[in-house]
Amino acid sequence: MGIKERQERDREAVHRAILDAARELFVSEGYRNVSIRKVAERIEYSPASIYSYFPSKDDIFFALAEEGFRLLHGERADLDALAVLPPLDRIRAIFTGFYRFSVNHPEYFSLMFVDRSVPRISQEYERFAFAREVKNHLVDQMQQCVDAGVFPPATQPHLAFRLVATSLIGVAVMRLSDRLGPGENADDLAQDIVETIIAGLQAGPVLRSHVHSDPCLLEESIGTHSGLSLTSEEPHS
Amino acid sequence: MGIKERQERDREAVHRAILDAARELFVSEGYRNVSIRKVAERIEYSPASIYSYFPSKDDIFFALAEEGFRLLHGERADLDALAVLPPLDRIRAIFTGFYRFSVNHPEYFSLMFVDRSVPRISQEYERFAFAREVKNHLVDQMQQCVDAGVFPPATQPHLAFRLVATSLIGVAVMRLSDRLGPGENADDLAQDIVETIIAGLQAGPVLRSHVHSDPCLLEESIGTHSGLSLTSEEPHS
DNA sequence: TAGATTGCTGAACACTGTTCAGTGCAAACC
DNA sequence: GGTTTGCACTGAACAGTGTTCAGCAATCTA
Repeated sequence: MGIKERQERDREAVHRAILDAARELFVSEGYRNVSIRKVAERIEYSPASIYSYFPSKDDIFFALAEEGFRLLHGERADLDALAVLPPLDRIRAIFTGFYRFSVNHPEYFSLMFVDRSVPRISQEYERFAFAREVKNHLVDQMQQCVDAGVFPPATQPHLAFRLVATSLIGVAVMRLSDRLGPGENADDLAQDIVETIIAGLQAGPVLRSHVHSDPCLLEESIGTHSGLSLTSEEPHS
Repeated sequence: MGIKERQERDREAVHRAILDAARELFVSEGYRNVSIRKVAERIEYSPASIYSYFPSKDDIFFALAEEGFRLLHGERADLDALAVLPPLDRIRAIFTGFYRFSVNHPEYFSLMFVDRSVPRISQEYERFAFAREVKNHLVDQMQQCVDAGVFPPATQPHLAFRLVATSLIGVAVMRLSDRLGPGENADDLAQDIVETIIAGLQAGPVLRSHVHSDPCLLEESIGTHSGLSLTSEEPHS
């Protein structure tokens, strides 16, 4: 019964070839400039054949987003070697790694954290196991800072993580969209934001957010988002 | 000699009609879903006629970006009534206004601060008079906080502005791209980030950035950006 | 070997931004 | 008033996009 297996292997090979081609084109030419036709041409298949492997272009990019989280996860793993550092320096190192990821892999970063061109992202986002893993690891580090007395006991580790991560995403967006002025350096800005928020957390201001450590447990909760209806940005009419 | 004037008025009317149609479609259907053909259809002209008013689709959106800054400027003007507040509360109010702008005008916000689909944005950005005006006003407010002793004397007002603004852009991006978990509320997060950074600035950590108050004066400066070459994202080949 | 299955293709559909030859109308000139 | 000029505007086209589908050819099953 090796035939089915070989067929499956063949399909898997093409599946991978599509992803590899899409990734290479995506990184070198930029997300939106990659067309199904270009991917098909690179793997020497017809454009239509792609659609027997992925239901839509979106799904190719979902698969690539998962690769992105795997990559971020891998680069984060290098930082585990820094376990000897004091908790606060670990935080610094990890978030520096997160920011550097946005520098080294701008297209992955854009896809994972910024892009709105894939409408289903909000539904699918929490399904990325690696995304949760990366996040939980960072939240753990925050908790260790609280335990070590670096941050006040009332500090919510998940919120502390969210504050720094969100701000760094802001820096990355400003850098990637080239909105910073000529006198501004994104790398320094990233570091300054981390330092300022760390100092702010240590000062322990009164904060409004009440976030559970694992929001996945709250999947049933409703009404947490503001009621504003955003345009859903369908790929085309 | 009223003929030339009337002709000019007619052209100006069509010019405005294009912008109005583009803006309405843009706000209701989302930036990328607005096509030249849709704009043309709405103003009951042929698609080609648009090109005698704007060199490209990009330029329509540049004009809209300027409108966005005008809008932000206008909403900020309402806050001038809050001049009686203490400096720190003014900062809070103004940045809350900035964040709310991202909520109330997500498409304008996206265009002005996030979108990468208009490649020339980095060149044209500082040409927006309103952008500079809004920024300078906020930097002034920061300076007043320093003068009032709310922030340490060493605080760089432009950097303080940049820290908060960038972080809020991060929140807005997370919200607009629907990346926040079910237990997270963007409005609270925005407020918490402002409070945390204010607390951090008051603690006065050692920061790396050395930013001049008006980076426009440094337009000749080179090498301030990291050398990484980003894909330029041409609209099409 | 006959039939079913399946992977892939060519062609098409409905879009997109943009260009250009040509048309028709209004202004300018005689 | 008649003619010519200028120009706003159009229809059609080009080259590109994501996606669909009938059909072909090769392979597997019986």
